[in-house]
Amino acid sequence: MNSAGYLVNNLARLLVEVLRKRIAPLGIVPGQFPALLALWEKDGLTQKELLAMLDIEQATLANTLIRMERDGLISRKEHPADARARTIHLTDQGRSIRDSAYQAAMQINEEVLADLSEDETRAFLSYMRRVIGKIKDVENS
Amino acid sequence: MNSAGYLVNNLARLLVEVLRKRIAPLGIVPGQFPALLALWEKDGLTQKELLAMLDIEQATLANTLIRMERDGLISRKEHPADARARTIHLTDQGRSIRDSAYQAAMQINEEVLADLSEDETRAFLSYMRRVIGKIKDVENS
DNA sequence: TACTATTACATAGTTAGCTATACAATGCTA
DNA sequence: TAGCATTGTATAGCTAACTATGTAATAGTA
Repeated sequence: MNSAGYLVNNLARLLVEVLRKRIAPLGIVPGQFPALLALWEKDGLTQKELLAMLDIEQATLANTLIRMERDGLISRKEHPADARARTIHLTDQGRSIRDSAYQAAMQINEEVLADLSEDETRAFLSYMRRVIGKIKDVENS
Repeated sequence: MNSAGYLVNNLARLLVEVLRKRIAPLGIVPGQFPALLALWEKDGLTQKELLAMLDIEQATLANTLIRMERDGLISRKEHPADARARTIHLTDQGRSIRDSAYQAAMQINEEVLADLSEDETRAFLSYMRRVIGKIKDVENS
């Protein structure tokens, strides 16, 4: 029960649930966060372009976008040049929650890392990046 | 995209998928792992007793047990003293994969942590435990 | 002893991830 | 230019997590 895998999984679930509670008032859920971050950066992307900015599978994104549309966060327009594609646009609502959402996420980060010093936090993030990198090249071998 | 939350989530998903591939030949899936670990330790538990050993919700376990039964890993008997409860027993198959499953899990741990020194690994695990502890008491306040 | 509260487990419904596959539009090539 | 391959997105079906709620059995109490 103390393996890295177990701990990472446990930690991830706890963090998602904290995030879920904090952003519920904004009318969004954790799975929408990465897509929103990308769209706040650049609106009007196609699904493919958005996908390239995220670390999830195409089918996962397609379903997330359906829920975001249902929830009034985005709308989609036909692509001017390619009838297969649609461009994705934040609604007023999707745009309006930006600052509060950033706030909530940063707040959580701060709170949960409060017991680690700056150096420890830096090390922690760097270990995660290194392990992620390692897995990705273990997988492609 | 580099927040602790994002990294933890990403890492957890990557690890689960690695585990999924490695244990597929054994006829088990990642969600069954914690329950199996507990049952390999002690067979014949009730759902409630098993639940107490795991960090998931009761409903999640109930569904996992249904799939484990379906997959021939466990069987359930009526509890001798309490008709509401049932005792959970590994089948021969559930018992037989124990060593290979442990092996696979340890192997993955080793591989993905290979780029961290022993000290770094220790620190990494300890940071995760500290953050988990912090979240749990942030939540209860 | 008859209610009522509690307990053990199951079920419903949701999110969010995955793989595999379908489908229509586009692009390339003989 | 007709036909095939590729691409962009959607859908189906699965696991695994969550909360909320149902149900039957047990336990506690007036």
